[in-house]
Amino acid sequence: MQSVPSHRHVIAADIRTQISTGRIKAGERLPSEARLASQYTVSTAMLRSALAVLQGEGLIEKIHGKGNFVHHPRRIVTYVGGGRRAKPESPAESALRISVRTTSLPAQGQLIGLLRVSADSPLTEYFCLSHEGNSPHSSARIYVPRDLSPTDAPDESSCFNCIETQLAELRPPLSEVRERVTTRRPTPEEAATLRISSTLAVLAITRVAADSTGRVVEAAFLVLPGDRADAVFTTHHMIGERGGEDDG
Amino acid sequence: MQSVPSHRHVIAADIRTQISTGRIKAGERLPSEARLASQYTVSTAMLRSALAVLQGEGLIEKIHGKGNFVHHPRRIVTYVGGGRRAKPESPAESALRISVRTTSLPAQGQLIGLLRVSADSPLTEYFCLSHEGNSPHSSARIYVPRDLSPTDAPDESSCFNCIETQLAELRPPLSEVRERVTTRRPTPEEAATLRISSTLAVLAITRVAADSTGRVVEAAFLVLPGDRADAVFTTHHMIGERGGEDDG
DNA sequence: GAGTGGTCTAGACCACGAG
DNA sequence: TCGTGGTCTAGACCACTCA
Repeated sequence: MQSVPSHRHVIAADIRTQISTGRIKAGERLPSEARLASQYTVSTAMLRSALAVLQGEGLIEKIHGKGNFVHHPRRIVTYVGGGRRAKPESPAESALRISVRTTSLPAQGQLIGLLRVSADSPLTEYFCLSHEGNSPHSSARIYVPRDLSPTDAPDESSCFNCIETQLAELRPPLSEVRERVTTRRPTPEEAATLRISSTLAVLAITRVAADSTGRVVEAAFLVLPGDRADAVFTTHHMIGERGGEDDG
Repeated sequence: MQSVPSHRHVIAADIRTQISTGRIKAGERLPSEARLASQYTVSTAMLRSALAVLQGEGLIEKIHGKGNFVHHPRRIVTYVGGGRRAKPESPAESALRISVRTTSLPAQGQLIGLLRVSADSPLTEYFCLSHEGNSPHSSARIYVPRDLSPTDAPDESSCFNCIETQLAELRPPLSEVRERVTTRRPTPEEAATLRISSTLAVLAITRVAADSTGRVVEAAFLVLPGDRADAVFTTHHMIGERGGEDDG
């Protein structure tokens, strides 16, 4: 158990404090690594490993050739499970800009099992990418059997956790939404798409929704960066729903 | 991105292949770092950073003074949300040995808000640690108002996701179970307790359960290592429940 | 004490970004 | 071209495990 508190964690803690106390502000560039290394009288390698700790926490962003930057205070966006819409009251939610790319493809691999369709049956893929300001926030790949997919482009404002909402308007209500949550490192593509460090873990949610006939109407793969997203699942509706949540 | 495929990832991929193809078997020790470094003709520092990649994936376990060991094929244990019991049919579940430590403490910090009790009101903490064979698997800290906590020791076999199950026997059924899922790095204590790398992300679940009167009867903090656990949340019971899940 | 991993140094050289 | 971060080396020294 870490009987040696290792220099890098001391340095990381110091920089972390400087960030949280506002001595280094959001968006600002840190001194160069060489400079910081001499300040702390360590080698650049050690200083870099200290920064790697902060990077894994999503506190800083490293940009090759430019410098290390303090991330803007990550607004925690909460994904609401169970096929329910996040309340629009959430200001963070409304600040998300979502782009959708629609493609067609035949069912392959795990999609066959998840959607319970036969191989090569036609599917529609919606690749949703949400942005918070300039920077990408999270991504989702949603697969729907072709005959169920709306002919017109999906409503962008309600793409993220709500393809099933759209479908609900057309079909009988969903009887089951099953969501499997895992955590892992992002793939190189995901890290590039979401512009996150490959050392920052993501929440990966696999969602399968079925209607009352048991037919699977949607399979979705969501990727949420661990530093700026969480997920909430609630069973049994509450009688008097509350607003503020104080889980600090 | 990643125009330079960096040597360490090549080495990591090579060792990963050797593990997955069985050339190095589970539980076995890898050659020493110095030996591997000379095999790949890299410095020990680079070789160590390659191993760090595998460590972050939960593939290997580093033991100071002994060596690097291939993890036993991690049995994925699924946490079932919504206050529902995991089906006992699951072989992995039955292989879990759970120890419980009970302590009393006054309500403090976020517990006050989560449990909706006044400060310093008496609580009972159940610290549950599940083991799979010799090694710890996951941990849970469960807090229950003193007047609701069973006087006798909790049923060890049903500790993990089911303090509420015990309570359900005594009280009206739960009206709401709310679970917030996040991912983060383990704290040093958690890393030590669960014997995982501090670079391996964990799933952290905060669970709050209320009974039909709206009273919060339980707050729980679960920590599941990301390489050997996932969580499933299902809404609306299915008519014909299925057993096998093929999501590979 | 021999062998292991853990920390750390003081560099070299390469790749990227901006002027 | 210059300053930045990214990769990597060839060591030294320390801490842990086990015989």
